[in-house]
Amino acid sequence: MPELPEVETVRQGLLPVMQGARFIQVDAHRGDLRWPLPKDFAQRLEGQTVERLDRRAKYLLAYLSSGEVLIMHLGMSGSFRVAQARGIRAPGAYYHWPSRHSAHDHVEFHMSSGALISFNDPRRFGMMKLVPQAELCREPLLRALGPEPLADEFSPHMLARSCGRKQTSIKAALLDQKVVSGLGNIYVCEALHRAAVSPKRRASTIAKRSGLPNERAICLVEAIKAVLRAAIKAGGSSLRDHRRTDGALGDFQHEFCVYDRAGEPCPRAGCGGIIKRIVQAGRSTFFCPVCQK
DNA sequence: CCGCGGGCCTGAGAGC
DNA sequence: TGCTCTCAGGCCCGCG
Repeated sequence: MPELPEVETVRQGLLPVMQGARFIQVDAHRGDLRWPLPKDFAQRLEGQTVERLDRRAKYLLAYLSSGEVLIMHLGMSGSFRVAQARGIRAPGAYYHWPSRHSAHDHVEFHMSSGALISFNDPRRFGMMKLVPQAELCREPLLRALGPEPLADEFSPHMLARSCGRKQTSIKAALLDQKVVSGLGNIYVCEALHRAAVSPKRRASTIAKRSGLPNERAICLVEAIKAVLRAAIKAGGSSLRDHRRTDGALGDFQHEFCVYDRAGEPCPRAGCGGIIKRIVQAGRSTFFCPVCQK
């Protein structure tokens, strides 16, 4: 489920209760996530303060006072929920928290901020991992990630360079986290529509023979940034699983132009096309065959 | 190295 | 009502 805007929405929801707060108690009800949690997972967190909560692509990174970093990923169906204690709670009062966690609340953080943070993930494609901060740059999960799409370094020049020799479709290339990180199926479809670029086009055709970006690369970079910014502003897209940390739905699904809209008219003014669904590299692509060239 | 397809899981929805 | 089938927002791995 969660792509960059959903993960960023979650980060913003966790920030006030997690950053600067200490793990008082950690309950790992189920350790068999994408990869098994280490046996001493709770012990390594308890007593540590979260000095910073960052996001890299679709990963959340909690920098701990112990010098370790807690890496978290939501997989396809993961979500975080924050419950806040009412009023000031005495030290130790967390023991009396009405803990009625549901079947898929696999990990719970009791924070010194008074918040109970629950990680819920029915499909268990999500993950949590602890690594020493000094080894973060060598972490295999993060090392190969391409640029952050909202950073200035993600430019038409850079996109053209990474797509220049790719034989695959531009759709598949943009889903490749080494090309640009944080995009998933929804936002790739939406960005391609916004840029009026066909998902079937060969990735290399957004670069000139010289390797420099052409007009399509310029439009694509602009479209990717614009779609992501709008989606973050809307709190992400809720199809089935994504929730903000207060349980509210995101709103961006109402602004989809093509995703999950097969058979509907293209919303581009004067286009008149009908949104089509095709399968590329085993995944659904939604696009307008009339205006996306 | 590259690109594709399978696999990991559960749940929702469609069709019978 | 209930069964079976398909599909889902991600990512790793092995194959050709």
